[in-house]
Amino acid sequence: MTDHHPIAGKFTVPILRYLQSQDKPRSAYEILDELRDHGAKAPMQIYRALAKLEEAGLAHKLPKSNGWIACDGHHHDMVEQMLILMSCQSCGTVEEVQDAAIQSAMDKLMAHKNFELPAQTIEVDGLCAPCKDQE
Amino acid sequence: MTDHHPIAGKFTVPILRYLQSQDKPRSAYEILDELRDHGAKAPMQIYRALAKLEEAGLAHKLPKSNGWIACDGHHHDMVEQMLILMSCQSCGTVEEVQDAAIQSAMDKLMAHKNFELPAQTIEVDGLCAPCKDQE
DNA sequence: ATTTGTTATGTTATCACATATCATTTTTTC
DNA sequence: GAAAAAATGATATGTGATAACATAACAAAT
Repeated sequence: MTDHHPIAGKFTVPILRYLQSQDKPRSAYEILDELRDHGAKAPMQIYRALAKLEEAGLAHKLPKSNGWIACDGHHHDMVEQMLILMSCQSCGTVEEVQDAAIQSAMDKLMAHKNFELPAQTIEVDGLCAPCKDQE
Repeated sequence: MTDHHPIAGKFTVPILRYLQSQDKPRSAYEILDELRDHGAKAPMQIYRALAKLEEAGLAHKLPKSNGWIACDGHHHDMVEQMLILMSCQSCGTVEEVQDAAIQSAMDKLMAHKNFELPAQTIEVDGLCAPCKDQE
């Protein structure tokens, strides 16, 4: 029986589906608990699958807070650029953004410092618009 | 006996001195080992002291990599601004920078998104000038 | 068909980072 | 100097991540 899943690995697709169903980042151990009925038993199985998803650009790890989200799909054409994850400290939602002005300023600074900077994912923590407005 | 140390706490000054003597970030547990002869025995003692140092602007935690550095002292007058920690993946050194153009672009983006962003410390990982040049 | 190489997966154990909790001591305040 | 508050000491535990090794699955070569 042929299998036409877009990405290899026993747990990758279930994990991606789970992350897509969530409105907040989930930790590897939360994912593990969720995937018990798919046969997952150990953290390594989850971390390996997450690494594949990240490499494929289908999921992002929040660099500070150890959570994982499904990629929202708006940035696949700009993978070389810095990705900013705006994380709301109140409701937990994360918005992905890229910004030409920030990118340009960052490029200039790194050139000036002679610092070689590969594509980064950075996380900033604040208050999203709805949470900010209801205060 | 009066004590005129600039910051309270039994371990704060020894930790600060230790961090200042290092050319790379150190973890809380490395600091703990270093401070055994000052009487430190448990992680909490170190974490409490580090929190005080960070609040006083004398040390920074690298948000991704769990390390701590002494503040280089060039930024005390710009505490409201985003602090960028340029971490070298090869030699481990960390440079602190702030940049008006990046700040301005970030402020604009956050205003546009109606996202309230307190002062951030962000870490970027790449290759510092010496390491880049010797390759 | 059997061997060999390679990749993916399973599993245990352990390391590393961080904090909750409570006891004890010190300091402050009245 | 006694009561209240804050800081510190100490134990235990929660949480995140990976090393190390074993096994399975599969393809290529003999």
